[in-house]
Formats: sequence, structure tokens, C-alpha cells
Amino acid sequence: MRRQYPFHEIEPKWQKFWDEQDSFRAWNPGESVPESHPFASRHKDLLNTHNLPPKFYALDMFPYPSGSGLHVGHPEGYTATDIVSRYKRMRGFNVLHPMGWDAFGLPAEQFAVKNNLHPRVTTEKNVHTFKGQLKKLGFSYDWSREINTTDPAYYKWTQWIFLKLYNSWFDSSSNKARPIEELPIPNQMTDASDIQKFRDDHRLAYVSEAPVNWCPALGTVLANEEIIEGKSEVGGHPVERRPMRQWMLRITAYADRLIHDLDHVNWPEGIKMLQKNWIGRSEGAEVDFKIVGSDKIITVFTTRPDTLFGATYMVLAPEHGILRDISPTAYDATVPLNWKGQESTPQLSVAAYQKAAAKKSDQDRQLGKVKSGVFTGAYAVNPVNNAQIPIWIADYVLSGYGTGAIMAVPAHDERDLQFAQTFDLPIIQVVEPPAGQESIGFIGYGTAVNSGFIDGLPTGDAKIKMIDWLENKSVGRRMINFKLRDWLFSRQRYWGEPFPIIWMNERHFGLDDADLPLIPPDLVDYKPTGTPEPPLSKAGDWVNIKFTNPYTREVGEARRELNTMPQWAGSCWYYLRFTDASNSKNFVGSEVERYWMNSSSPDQSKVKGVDLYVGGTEHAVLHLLYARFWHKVLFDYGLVSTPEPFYRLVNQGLILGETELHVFEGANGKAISLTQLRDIDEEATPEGLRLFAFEKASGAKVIGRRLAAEDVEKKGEHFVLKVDPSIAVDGRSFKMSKSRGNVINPDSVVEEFGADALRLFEMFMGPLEQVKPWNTKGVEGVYRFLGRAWRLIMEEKQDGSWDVSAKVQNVPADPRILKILHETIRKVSEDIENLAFNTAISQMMIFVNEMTATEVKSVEVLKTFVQLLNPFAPHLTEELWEILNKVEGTHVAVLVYAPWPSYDAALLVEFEVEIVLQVNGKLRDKMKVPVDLSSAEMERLALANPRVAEMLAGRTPKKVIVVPNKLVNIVG
RNA sequence: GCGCGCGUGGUGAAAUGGCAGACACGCCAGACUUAGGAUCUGGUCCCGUAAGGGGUGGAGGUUCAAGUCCUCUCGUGCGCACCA
Repeated sequence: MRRQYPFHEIEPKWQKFWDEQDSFRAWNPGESVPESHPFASRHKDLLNTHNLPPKFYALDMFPYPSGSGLHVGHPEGYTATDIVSRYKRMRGFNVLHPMGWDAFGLPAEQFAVKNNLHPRVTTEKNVHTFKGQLKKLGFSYDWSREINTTDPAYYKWTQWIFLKLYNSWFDSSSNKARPIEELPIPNQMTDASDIQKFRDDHRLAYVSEAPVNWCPALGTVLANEEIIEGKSEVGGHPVERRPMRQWMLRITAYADRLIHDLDHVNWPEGIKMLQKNWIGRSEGAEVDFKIVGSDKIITVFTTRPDTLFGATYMVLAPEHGILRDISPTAYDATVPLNWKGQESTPQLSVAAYQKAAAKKSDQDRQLGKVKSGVFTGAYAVNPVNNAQIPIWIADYVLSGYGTGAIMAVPAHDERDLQFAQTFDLPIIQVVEPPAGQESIGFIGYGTAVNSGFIDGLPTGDAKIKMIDWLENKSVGRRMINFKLRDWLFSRQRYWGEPFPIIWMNERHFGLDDADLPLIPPDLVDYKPTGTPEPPLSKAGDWVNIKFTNPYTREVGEARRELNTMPQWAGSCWYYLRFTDASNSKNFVGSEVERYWMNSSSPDQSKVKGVDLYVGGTEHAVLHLLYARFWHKVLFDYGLVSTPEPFYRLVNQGLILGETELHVFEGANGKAISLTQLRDIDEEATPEGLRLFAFEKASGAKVIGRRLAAEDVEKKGEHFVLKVDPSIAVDGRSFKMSKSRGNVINPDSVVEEFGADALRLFEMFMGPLEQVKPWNTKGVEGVYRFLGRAWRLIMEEKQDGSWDVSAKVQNVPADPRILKILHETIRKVSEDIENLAFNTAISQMMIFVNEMTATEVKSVEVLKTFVQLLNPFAPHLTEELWEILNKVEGTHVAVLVYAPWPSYDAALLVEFEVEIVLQVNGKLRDKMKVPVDLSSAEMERLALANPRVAEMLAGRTPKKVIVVPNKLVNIVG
């Protein structure tokens, strides 16, 4: 296609200019701004008093620099924050808009292993590619603050924060993290090694031997959060449970705060909900059950203590530690008697069942399948009625939640009912449902029955009375439980932050801050070992060191921790580092942190944290939860000044591949033109047609093969399907993927249409938060719009070069145009604040359409319009700004720091408004009346209208509704 | 199964309870052109020659007035999934 305007010259020109001028530099408190910088001239007054203007922190989720380069999904969110950043800069804010690289992680290492390259090398290469691609899109990043999580100068502080966690315990009385030295030691504890162990058990970063998710294919353990349907999130490999010694972070201590503080941030409700569900708070009670013939007690957690009288058996998770103690006979041998004490067919031994359960993947343990379990031979005593109930083990009870044991109330729990029916266990109704509902299997709230002292109480009251009773008798207590588990924080990987931890005599010690960063050894072979032994074990010199025990001063052979941190570590605090990226003394300077993370202007008094954070929903739970957790620990120490990191969060919607047409036979469809499909042109090969036939649930007959070139006929300019005219065609969009062949490369879009068109299109597609398909024709549409805007000012000469149009003149604005201009100022300003970029662009299109039709074009008006368009299409507008300034004969200043236009409300006042006349709610006519006409007068005019009279057909109006300046509705 | 969101032209979408379909794609017609995958102008929800009527997944409801609010229902997307 012919170029609409010379973007190929304009874009590199201004990118170079911005680079050289350092236009987008954000200034920290205490920094001196060079007089030559446009920021200085814009904020002369403030800088004279050594003050900075109000800040605005617009943050993108920094990318993982993958080998395949930028994807069109990246620029979507980046453009949104860039528009806001440029807008805020013009509004006079000191804008922090940074970018960096989340460069540790599995894919980099896997790629490196496969191609026999060091991950550092491939990472550097990928970062270079990404950065080049981003620069070509004209984002206003302050590149002086670029950070990379794999840079020792950065991960030094990641390790430092880890040590903070390591050297802390959670004081539940003050609900805060405190230094481990302040942990109260039990009086009777005097032995130094006991004390050390006691402390180790309370650290926010601790070592656990619990069963973890081991992924043999990846050669590492994974966090619960990284497992989807029993498979690894990365690669989809099977995962098995096995006990391993791992580092955990005590995120559960913060569960309550992580829920509550969501009330104070401006996030999408859906994301708040996801986090709340993930944390999974539930209120209930713990109940202690005595075991018959033993002095042991089993504690269960229940949200329905009111159903305690209906507990007819108890179930323990297979991994429950008490099993060996309570069922010595049944543990290794089969139980000869069933739970009723009768002889029965032999069942598995407890040990055998445990073994079988451990092998099962999570998927095999899913709901809906037949429940399995074995009787342990032991009985527990129900504290409310002293009934002896059999104790079973079953894998439908999870070891990681609550106490790993439940009281089973089959009458009022779906799973317990299923289990009871399978094993013929008693079912006792204890809740009477509202009328008309089946009582057995009823799980809602009703009235207590067959329940002694709580009979007749509604469920809510019954719960309270039961808990009071339990607490009185010291056999139970009020309890809140969370689904959230502690965060498995170690990985058996090379390409991650090494732990600043040393092991000596089976004890771990944290490094001193002075020893950071701890840099990993340069291995020749950093491939996973295929066993739980991390790759770092291969670096003998690095691993084995002499160490002095800081407590005992004992010197000896020690070993470094061989695990590395997960990829999430670096992204947990990068937004803080951006505020002070080159600070070598601190993870971030406190004055700087306060400036950027807190409100600094009165009108933003509620804004705490990053002002705007835009990214994909894929991080709705993990990254955002982890980062909030770290932030809160830092907050407890006063190292950051806000309880939450991100004030306003927005999720951009996924961009799907271009719509594919799917064809059916037999339904009531018609042959359609295929020009919407870009790949069909004269050069198209049969393979090039992205056209598939597929089966539709409605039963339309399927063509059953991929369409070929023969199926398409050329009619004039268009291609038409040569299929039966009774064919139905359906359009569908899919996620972009290499295998589907529908990935759009931003580079090729920039090449063909320019960066401004790509930016504009991604914003024009629809609401930012919505999922939407790519459409190359749509890019052409906004590209044409930019061309029209360019041609408002420029004219093409015979030789193809451009010159200022003679229609552009130094004249006052036409009043009609002025009104549209001010409407556009208002609409664009409001829409940017609301991130409604699509409608802002629509308004600017309306303006350009109007302006195109005028003969003489006022420079002043055009300049204002160019300012409005600038955040969206920065290159084109800088060029036009320069040209218009020349025409006007004014001093050329960079548009980046030009003040944002304000609209004149007086110009928007209407003198006449169009009133809609309705009869019985139906539009019948319209009339023009002076603005703010009285209701009585409007009514009179409406009734006098001939169309209205006609529609009333002589009836007397029963009622007349008058909405001032809007409509009159006559009910007749 | 549970939770949340979304259903508007051929397509992407607009619409503080007040004229449904702004803006754009596509399509149709015209102008200018050696040419047009450039540009410009006009048209384009459905039925109807028209008057008029119908129309925001479906069925009800509230209201003078519903795409918008309520109830039910169907479809679809996302998330969680034996969490006691």
C-alpha cells in the first residue's frame, strides 16, 4: 500500500531526538534538573524552590524477554500506560514510566540448554531484541532506570530482602513481622541449639520437609500455584508429590491482611475476588475428639460446628501423622473386622492405602469419582454425645488444609454422603431445611434438629451456641482457616537467584548483608541433574566453604544452599527499585520511595502506591499476591511507606488472532466475500488460507476438509467461496499461537503502517480490559485516519514530497470548528482519565472529518488538535507540531512538555437543543427549542406539534413527562 | 459442581434509565484517474413502494420510558475445583 504519510522518516527522527534530549527522564527528589532540559523550563517556578511537581507513577508489568520477541499483546498495555504518562506529563506531573526485564526463569534456561548456550548470553540477546522493538514503538520510558532481575546489582537486593524475611518472625499479637532476635524464647529453653531451632521454626523464610510438587521433566519442584490440573503450568508436564527439604515463605501469616487491605485499593472487583478466593478464608471451629483406648486426641476443623451431633464417623488424610499411633493393629496388616465389629472381606492396610494414595495424581483424586478409604480399626468419641464413631482414612481429605482430619456429617455434606453410602455408614439428619427441600443431602442453612441443646436454633445461632459450649468444656475453639498455603520458594535450577544461605552441621545460617550479592558460579554444565540435586551441586569450589558459626564461633566445613529462588522473586519488588534504580547503598532510598509511592498533591490524597499498574490477568493471583506479601513485610519494618504496592490496577484484555471464517453446509447461510481475510490475495497459496471447516454443535453438516484454493473464486476484486449458497459461515477468533499460525508480529505492522498506527489501532480496537481479535483491516482504518490528520496540514507535491498546505493559515478559528474542538478537548481528556481510549479516538476522528471539510484551517486550532493526539500518536504529532510552529512563526518547543489544552466550558454551552417528542414512549417528532426552556413551555410546544396531535388522534393526554433539554413524552 | 464476567448490525464496537447502532472495518454507488488495494463524496439494522411496523440471546416484571434495573432461562468466556 502507498504510504499515507512519511512515517518511516518521522518515527526514527523523533525517537532519536527523544533519546538525545533524554526527554522522558523522571526526576527524583534531590536531583538537579539541567536547565537545558524541557522539564526545567516547564517547571521553572517549582525548581527554583527546589521542589518537584506532583508525581505520577505509571507502571507496566515488565516482560519476560523470551526468544520469540515482542508480541502484539505487549504493546496493548504498554500503549495504554504510555498515553496516560504522556498525558500526565503534559498536565504538569513528574511522571515515572519505567521498563525492565524479568529475565530469570525456566524458559531461558531450557532454551539455553537446548541450544547449548549460557542463559546469560541468550538473555542478553533477547533483552536487546525486546528493547529495540519497544524503542521502535515510541514509548516514553525513562531508560536510565532500566533494570534486569539477573543483574547482580539488582538481585543483590532481592537476596537482601530474602534475608529480611529469613531474619524475621511474625508476631501475631501485633500482626507484624519483627526481627528474629525479638522472638520470645520459652523460659525452660536454655540450650543454644534448641533456641536456634526454635527460631528457625518461626522465621518467615524457613525450611520444611513437607511433601512438595516435584516435576521430573522440568527437574524442579513447583509451587502449588504453578500447577494446573496436576500438570506443570510451564510445559504441562506431570507432577508428583514427594517429601523434600525445601525453603518456604510464611505468606499464610499475612493471609488476613492480604484480604483486608484489598478494600483500600482501586482494583477490578474480579481480581479482588480471585485473590480472596485463593486465600480462601473460612470461619468455623476446631473440635477435639478423644480416641478410644488411647490418650491421643484428634482435632478437626469444621465450618459447621452446629452439625456436630450428626458426625457419624471421622476421616483422616492418608498423610496424617497420627495414623501409626492410633491404629497399631491395622497399620501394617489388614483389619479383620469392619467398623461395626463384624467379620468382613479384607481391606487394604493403612500403610498400603497411604502408599497407593501417594502415587495418585491430583486428577485421580478428583471429585465425582467413587470415594475410596479404609477403616483404621480405631474409634473416636464425639464430645457432644459421647458416641463412638469409627475413624477412617481417605484421600478425599486433604492433609494440607485445616488439621488434615474431618468429622464427617453425611446428612449435610455431599462428599461425606457419597462416602457414607459407599461404605454403609450411618446418616443422621441434624439440620431441618426450609420447607420443600430434601433433608438428607441438604447443605444449606436451616434449623437444628436431633441436636440436644441446640435443637430449634437456626444454623447461625446454633453455630455460636455450639462453639461457646465447646470452649466452655475445653474441647474446641473458634477458628479461622485459610486455603492459602505457605509459598514453596526454592527451585532446583541454575538460572535464578542463589540463596544467601550457608549450611553447617545440618543448620542453616544467613549471609551478612556485606556478603551480597552472592553470585552463582559460572558453570560449564548447568543442565538439571534430573534428580532433586540442584545443578549448583556441580560447582565444588563454590559450594564448599569454610564458615564460622556466628553463635558458637565454631569454624568448620560448610556448604552453600544449592537451590535457587523462583522466577517470582525478582518481580516481587521491581516496582520499588524503579524509583531508585541505581542506588548502590540501599534497595531504595527512603525519601525517593516516599515521593514516588505516596500522594504528593492534595487532589490525590487517597492515592498510595503505584498510581496505575497495567498488565495481563495471568498475574491476577500469583505475582500480585507475592508482591503484596513482600511489600507488607517491608512495610512492617518501615522500609516502605505504604501498606499496599499498587493503588490502581487495570488488566488489559487478551488480543486474539485474526478472526477465522468457518464454513458449514446445510444451514441458512450464504456465500460471502473473503476480502476480510487478509491472507487471501493473488499470491495466496492453498496453505496460506486460514480457513477451516469444523464441526458445530448445532449439527450443521461439516464440509470436513480444509478449504483449498479451488474452493475460492475471484470475482472482480473479491474472492468468493465457491461452495453451495446454502452454506453457513461462522467467524471465530483464537488465542495467538505458533501452532495455529496466527501470530501477528508487531515489527511487520510497524514496517507497513508505522508505530503510531499500531499504537492507535490497539487502543481503538475496543475497551482496554476486553478480549478482542486482531484485525489488519482495522489497522488500515486508523492508518488512514492518521493520513487524513497529516493531510489537514500537508499537501503532496508532484514529486511525491510533502509541503505545508496553503489552507493552513494564521487566522482565528471558525466558531463552529471551535465548538467541535472544545468538545474534543473535553472528551479526550475525560476518556484518557477513564482509560476509554477507543472513544477518545472516535472523537478525534469526528474532529478530523469535520476539519477536512473546511476550506481554511486555523493554525491555532490545528495545534490544539495535535496536542490532543500527541499521547496516542507521538511521532506524527511532534512532526506536525514542529511544522505548525514554523507556520505560526513561534519558538519550537518539544510537544512532550507542552501544556495539555483546557476546554472553555462557555464554548460548549448550547443555545438551542433538540427535543425528542414521544407519544406513548415512541419517537414521533423532534423540535428545536432554546436551552433551559421551562417545562411548562416545553409541554405547550409539544402538545401544539402537529405530528403529536396526529398520533394522539383526539385523545386527551393522561400524563405528560417533561425532561428538560431532553424530551417530552405524552401518554395518551 | 461453585464463583465471576459477557451476550447489541456482515465485523470491532457506541449509548449519566430518555432518539439504539456514534466512530471504524466491510459492502454498494458516484467523482477524480492510464490505472487504483490511493483519495474524495454519498448510501448501508430488518420488513415495507410508502405510510408505518419490528428490533439489543430468550421469557416475564418494574417504569411515562429498559440495551441499561429486577426475576427466571439459554448460550459463551474466565477462574477455582473433594478446602470440610
